[in-house]
Amino acid sequence: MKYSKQRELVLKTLKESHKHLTAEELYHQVREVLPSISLGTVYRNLNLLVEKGEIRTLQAPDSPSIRYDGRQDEHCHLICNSCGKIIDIDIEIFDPFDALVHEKTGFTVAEHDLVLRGICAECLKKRRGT
Amino acid sequence: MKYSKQRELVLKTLKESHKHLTAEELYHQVREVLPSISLGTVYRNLNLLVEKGEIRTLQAPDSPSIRYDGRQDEHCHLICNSCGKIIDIDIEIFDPFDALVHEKTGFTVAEHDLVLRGICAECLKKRRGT
DNA sequence: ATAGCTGCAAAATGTTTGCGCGAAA
DNA sequence: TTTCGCGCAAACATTTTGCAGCTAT
Repeated sequence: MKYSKQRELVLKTLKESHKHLTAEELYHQVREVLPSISLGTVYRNLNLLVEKGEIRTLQAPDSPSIRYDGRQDEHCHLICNSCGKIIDIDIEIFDPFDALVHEKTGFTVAEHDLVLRGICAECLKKRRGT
Repeated sequence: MKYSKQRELVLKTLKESHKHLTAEELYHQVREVLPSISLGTVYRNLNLLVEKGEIRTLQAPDSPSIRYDGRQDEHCHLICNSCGKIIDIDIEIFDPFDALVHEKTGFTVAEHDLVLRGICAECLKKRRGT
């Protein structure tokens, strides 16, 4: 793959944001640095980066667009039903889980995609205060 | 909500299929029974049924369309990376999980959306035979 | 009678792609 | 100089919506 400043910028911006941006959101961010970049280029590079395993995708329920995650390593997402915030969290206890699934179904698990929905600490506090 | 035979048919067809159909796929199935039904009506009713909690949605990775699941109760999905099959599975051990998440982050979990990817028993067998 | 649902077609949304030019190797 | 990525715009795929007529209550 050939170097391009557009791809470098897309990757850098996503990683440094520590958020779960849509292609459109990322497009607006990178345009502040490189105003000539096109939305098509953002999409093309995001797809390339996903294919190369440099970033991940996340399909948040109730969001029509795919969201992109700058973290390479497997992790879970907490989505607050109240404020919509998406929180990253590491889960290390999947092994007994996979063993159980294999025992029950013969299925060999390779990847986990876990999204938990509920109420984040801040929103719960606010709600209690009401 | 008013009764409609279109909605009843959409719900019945999805539940009896025991599959995870897209709106388009479901549209083709219901048209065999009610040829005059429109795709818009299928979408409208699926959205209504999701809102009422009668069915669920499932965003399978690598599928651009939303898939619909006739099961009302919370369950997990296994997706085979080899044949693409989607398998339903019940998981009863989420409680210690939720407790761990709460302890770590203060987040109160209400719903779980777990998709596991890997190789199903049949594909593994075939692969071993090769 | 009337509120709500339908079919139809158009619009809206999100993403991909073909093309000719310019930048990287 | 050749190859690949770019910007642009058009195409595409999926889902939603406005409207006028019909159906269940």
